[in-house]
Amino acid sequence: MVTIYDIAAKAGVSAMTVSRVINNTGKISDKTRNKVRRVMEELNYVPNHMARSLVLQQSNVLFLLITDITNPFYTTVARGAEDAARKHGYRLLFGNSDESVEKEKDYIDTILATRADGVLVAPTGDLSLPHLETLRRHRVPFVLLDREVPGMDSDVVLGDSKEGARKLVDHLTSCGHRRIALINGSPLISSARLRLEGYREALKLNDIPFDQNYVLETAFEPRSDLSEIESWLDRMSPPPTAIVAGNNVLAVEVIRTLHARGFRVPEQVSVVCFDDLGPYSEIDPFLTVIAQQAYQFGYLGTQMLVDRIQERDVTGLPWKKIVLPADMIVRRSVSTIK
Amino acid sequence: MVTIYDIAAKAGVSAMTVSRVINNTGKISDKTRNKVRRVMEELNYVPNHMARSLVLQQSNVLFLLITDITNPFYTTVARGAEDAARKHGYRLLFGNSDESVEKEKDYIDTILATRADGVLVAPTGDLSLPHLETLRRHRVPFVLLDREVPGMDSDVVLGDSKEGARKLVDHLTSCGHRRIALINGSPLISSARLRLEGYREALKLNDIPFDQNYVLETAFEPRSDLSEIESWLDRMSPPPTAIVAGNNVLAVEVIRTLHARGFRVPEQVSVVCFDDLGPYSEIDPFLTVIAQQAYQFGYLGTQMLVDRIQERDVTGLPWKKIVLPADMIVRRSVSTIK
DNA sequence: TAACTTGGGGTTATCGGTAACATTATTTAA
DNA sequence: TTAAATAATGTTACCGATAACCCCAAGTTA
Repeated sequence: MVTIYDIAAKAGVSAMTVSRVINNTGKISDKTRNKVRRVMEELNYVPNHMARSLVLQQSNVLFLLITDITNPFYTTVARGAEDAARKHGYRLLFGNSDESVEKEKDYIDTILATRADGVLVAPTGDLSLPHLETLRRHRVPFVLLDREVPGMDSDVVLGDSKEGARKLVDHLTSCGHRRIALINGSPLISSARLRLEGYREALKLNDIPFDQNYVLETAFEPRSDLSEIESWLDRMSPPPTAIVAGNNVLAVEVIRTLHARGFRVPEQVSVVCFDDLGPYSEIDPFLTVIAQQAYQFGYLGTQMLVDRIQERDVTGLPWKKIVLPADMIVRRSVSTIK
Repeated sequence: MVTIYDIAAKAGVSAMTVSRVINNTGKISDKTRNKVRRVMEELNYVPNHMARSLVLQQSNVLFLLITDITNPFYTTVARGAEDAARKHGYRLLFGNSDESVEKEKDYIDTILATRADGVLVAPTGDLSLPHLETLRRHRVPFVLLDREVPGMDSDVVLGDSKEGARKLVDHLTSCGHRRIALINGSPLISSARLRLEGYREALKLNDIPFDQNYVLETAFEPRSDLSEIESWLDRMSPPPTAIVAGNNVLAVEVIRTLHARGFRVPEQVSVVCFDDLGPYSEIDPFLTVIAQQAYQFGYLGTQMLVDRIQERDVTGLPWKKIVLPADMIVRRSVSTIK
């Protein structure tokens, strides 16, 4: 690879002069500048970011760690983060923890080792605490996305999960539903907890008793084996007339399971969920959802992160918490009963 | 940040000894090794990959550049690449060119500057040639995904676009369709060209004359303005009874447009396309598609790339080309006519 | 005219690691 | 018993870039 020394030699100047030309610092005569530029072109010089970062002690790289790269919610978050990072002159790299605490740990190590200037993390859940503590200990600024982690104060961008759950349940009751089930993510995930809370509160406000059998707490990510969902569906009696899903993945899997057992949605069972299905929901606008502002999660989160990085020394800045509203999109997956 | 020198000082050894412990090289007494390990734990040492890469002249990083991170085809490619990279001990970083030649150029520069060991590129199209030449000139091994670029020989993983298009058209004709339109990506993209070719060949085999008005060549990526598609639909007379879409994004946009104008799919117009819609297609298995093996694109491509990297010096290895089969999934988006 | 700026550079040290080559005990083989 | 081998560690140079400091000539100023 061509280095500034090669350029310097060929242009008959010192490496420092080449560095000055590249970074537009110091005083350089036009003649020298042009000569150096010409040689750089000629030799196809490409700067070495690693060498640069090593001495500057900063990489101009932000890292976005998401939990499911095949989930349109997170890819849209990524688009937002990417745009914001670009706007502020940072490069953005992605990682995908696949909802696995172990892969998350690997990525945290990688992030530290590559000396990213900051990190956007959608944590896998409460068990991410040690990973976040590691980041904090190494003074790497980070912003949490979508999920909080008890025991760790930080900047965070959340959706209004509780309110969203309430809206979904209210919508269902307003359509006459009383037997409303909930399939949710792990209780180790803050947003899942809030969705359960919102669900319970809304039931209470509608004078519907809470029934633990109507709640399944499982994993947010795609699974190959649907038997857990099947046996849950069998267990509920009388069967629910409507199901609230804690995210889009669960909604899809519930609907698949229902279809496999011959139930029709929404004629026999209504289904609603958090998070839209991406552009493809428009092919046949079917699912009634709480459409979280995924792009804004990424965009605003990155903005907060950049602020935090650039004011690094200003200690004692209070942590910021952005809660994005939960907007419901009513489509066809809910039937009116009675 | 803690460095090996800090460790060395505290453990009372030289930096080199610490380096040996970290890399498990050379001979070290158990006593020293344990002492060093303990100090490393105590100080929360994290190696600096940049410093390491700088001296080793390799980064153990692969880069995957895709053109649309919100397209489930590419995110599934990413999952495959990720798994393969991890298996071979490489870290994988992603970039998203958004089908923009300019962003692609930026990413190529970033990739060179970060000294990735190899690159997987889904090129934006034929105009990517100079970018690929840049990579080649700098001797960065790369593998093309999904699209070839005329003028650049390299390893490549493709889908069988021509055969896929033929299958789609044959399926339509077997359902009685004769007026079959095609909405396709830019002719500057090799896979789009092959899909057009396959479409024309299949028409000919079925004794259907080719009509240029039935073909719209536009962009593969999502758009905000549907007017181009609208005016194309209006232009065709008599209107087609079926439309082949060059990818999933176009299929969705065509269907949206049709819906907006009051056409029903498939009752009035049948639609088929390349690439599945991700897990969400299963919510309501609707679109008949050529489901390309996206995961394999990523997995096999990464494998080829790693081979190429590790046999770097073995010159003259012929370029490899993998063509993955095009399997059709018949669902409900095609009606039988006459 | 001596003293001071200023423009346009060059030198040296450093970032955090590792390869290659010492170095010093301790064994082992002859 | 002594040279040769081996184990365990240290020294030095270098990867590619930049900050901090130094240098010198030409132009200004008092």
